[in-house]
Amino acid sequence: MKKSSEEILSSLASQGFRMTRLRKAIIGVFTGNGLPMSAEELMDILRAGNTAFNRTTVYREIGFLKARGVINEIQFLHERVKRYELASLEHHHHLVCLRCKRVEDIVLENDLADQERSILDSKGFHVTNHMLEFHGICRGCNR
Amino acid sequence: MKKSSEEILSSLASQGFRMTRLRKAIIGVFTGNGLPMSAEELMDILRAGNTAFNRTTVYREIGFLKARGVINEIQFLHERVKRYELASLEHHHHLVCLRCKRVEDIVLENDLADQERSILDSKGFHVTNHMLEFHGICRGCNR
DNA sequence: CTAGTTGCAAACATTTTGCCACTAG
DNA sequence: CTAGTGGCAAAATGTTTGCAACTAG
Repeated sequence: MKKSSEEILSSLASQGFRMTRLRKAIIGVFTGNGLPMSAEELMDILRAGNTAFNRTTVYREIGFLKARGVINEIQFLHERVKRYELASLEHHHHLVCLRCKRVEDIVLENDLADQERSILDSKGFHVTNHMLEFHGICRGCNR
Repeated sequence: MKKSSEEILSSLASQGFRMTRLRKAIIGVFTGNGLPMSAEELMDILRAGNTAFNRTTVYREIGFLKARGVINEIQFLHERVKRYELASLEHHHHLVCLRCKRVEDIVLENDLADQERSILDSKGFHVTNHMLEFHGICRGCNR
């Protein structure tokens, strides 16, 4: 399910979108870095790789990739910035360490299947998606 | 566990904080309305009740109540505004209907106990808190 | 009387828009 | 050549701060 930079680019190209320097750079950053990134962090990384682009342009490309389902938007509690990660990653959630602030991914055995069934039973609400964020102390900080 | 307007106010008073018109009005709105409210919605309700206050003041009171643990901040995915709800409500999550946008509360049987245990086992990450949001179609919209 | 509270104006952080120039295919 | 892309300046949105005036207890 996880896609490479090339797969994403050629899929976009086949839809008539261009393979520009910015697009290549941004997709490269996302495919090379699993964790949810903010626009600012993304720009820092681009800058560090000598592929600096205008703020507006970066936001626009993020919007483009979001609209095409290449990346997903995440919003952590108590953070003001939006974050983005590759949509083709396996379905997972995030563990946010309150001490070191680092984020890890977690894949749950059978996710929230039981909970979603009970929600349908008790409320008649048909869940199509969920978002879950755990806060706590990571192994490193616990020592 | 759910506290009344009076309990909250007198608890604040006992800590030396004043019982002002704004404070009474805002706490009244929160205790009378279970669902997560944005600052803007709160101001609308105040205005409708002839207790209009300056935007800054309302934000400041929200900050005050948050700092004292009276209300909690929530941030729904894809919403730009922060929302707030009484902290003394039973631990619950939210069902957000994608069609009518309404929010319902849901209390889960034994919440995410299994998942949190498995996270501790597999990652050594000690979960202290979590936030979970379900998206889907509510009973009303499903007909 | 005085710490706590309020309002105004202005600042702030993040993201979005309008408009026009540019370029990949 | 032309739809798609890029950059600049400015707007929009939601929230916060500085500061001086006001008020509950």
